Amino acid sequence: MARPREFDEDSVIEAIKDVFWRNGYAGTSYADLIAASGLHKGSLYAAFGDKRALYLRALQSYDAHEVAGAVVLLSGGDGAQTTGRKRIKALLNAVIDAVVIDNDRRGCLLCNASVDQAPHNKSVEGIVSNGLKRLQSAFEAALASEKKGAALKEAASLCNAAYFGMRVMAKSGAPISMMKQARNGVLKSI
Amino acid sequence: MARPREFDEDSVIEAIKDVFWRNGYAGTSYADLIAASGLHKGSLYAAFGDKRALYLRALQSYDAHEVAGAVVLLSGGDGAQTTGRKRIKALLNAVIDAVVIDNDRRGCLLCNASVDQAPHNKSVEGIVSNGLKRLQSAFEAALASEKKGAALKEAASLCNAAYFGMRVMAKSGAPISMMKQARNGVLKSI
DNA sequence: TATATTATTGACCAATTGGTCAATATGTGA
DNA sequence: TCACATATTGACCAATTGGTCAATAATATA
Repeated sequence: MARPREFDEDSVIEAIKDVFWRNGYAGTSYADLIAASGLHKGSLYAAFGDKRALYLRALQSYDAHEVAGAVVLLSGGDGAQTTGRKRIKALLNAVIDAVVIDNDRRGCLLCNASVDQAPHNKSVEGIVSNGLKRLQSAFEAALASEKKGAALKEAASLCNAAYFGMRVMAKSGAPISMMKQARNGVLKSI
Repeated sequence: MARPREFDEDSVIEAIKDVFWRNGYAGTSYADLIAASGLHKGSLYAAFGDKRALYLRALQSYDAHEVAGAVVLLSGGDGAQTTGRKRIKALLNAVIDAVVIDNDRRGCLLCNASVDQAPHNKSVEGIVSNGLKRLQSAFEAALASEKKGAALKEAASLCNAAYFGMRVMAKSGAPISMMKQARNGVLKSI
């Protein structure tokens, strides 16, 4: 017994996530969010709250889709019969392909948020460090058949750091050759 | 035959660099820069120009001091008689120590600028990708006695990516153990 | 069909933004 | 000492910022 929403909540969050992904928190104005969502200011506020709340929603969406997707890819949860090494290779190739094929230099929103907002906001830090830990576990899962104990953890953290570093390279305008070398370096070291 | 400056240009740029380092470009207001520099608005403008120009100056200063320092450390230009491996270890330890000892979560300004401004500003992209290349060369110099050709480039790019990744971890609130594992992973792989 | 309940709209707000500028101060060289 | 060139100061500006709210619209149920 009330007027129904005229928009789909998830698609609005998708559109808003994209803006924060490109421009960061402070680099995005409420006017940008209005333009991207197609909603009016009051509706956006009524539905989601203030800018910070929207940012958190966007980050949670990234966590639930993109990060979770990477975790599935790495840990073999998609049922594909491949080795952990090949799954890591696939993830790093996807990072390179985003730049080469799609000309997508947004990088990784988790990584962007680490740099941008994690030091200033506890909620962001929480989401980001949780995502980092899940990626870490996923790299460990991918490597578990080849390494154990400290060596496993070290290899997984190396992958994790290199993954983040490559995401930064993507945004920095680094040559593709450097990213490919980094990928090859990772694959040779594990 | 004119009134002399009452401030030291370099120390003003240092103070301003610190603000951008912590808060990023869009996260810093001119009021923040005024507070940090101790100058009045008009003086800041007369001496350095607009916000973008100040950001570029800060980034150049970071490049000339911090990046150049890391390059010297890595390539052994300080004359210290150590192996390349130990120099890489020293750099990665410094990244960890900044967090552990100084509680410094500013990360690397080059890395922050990659995420924050490189995709939006050609000058920033130029400085950042140049810095990245110099770090790459310095890692190569550190590893040159152990590896050659493609293997050398791959190991250096891996170090470079892991270095950036650890800088992101530092900002993200990742546990120190993860950063230490990443460092150990790098040192075992080279 | 009447009503309760929620959604939409966009005008409105105070505060802050980056940026300008004219008045004033100050040191240096002639 | 005095004029010139530059530095300092802070008032001022238009535009934008994030955010509020009252008026209006649209539905589901009774």
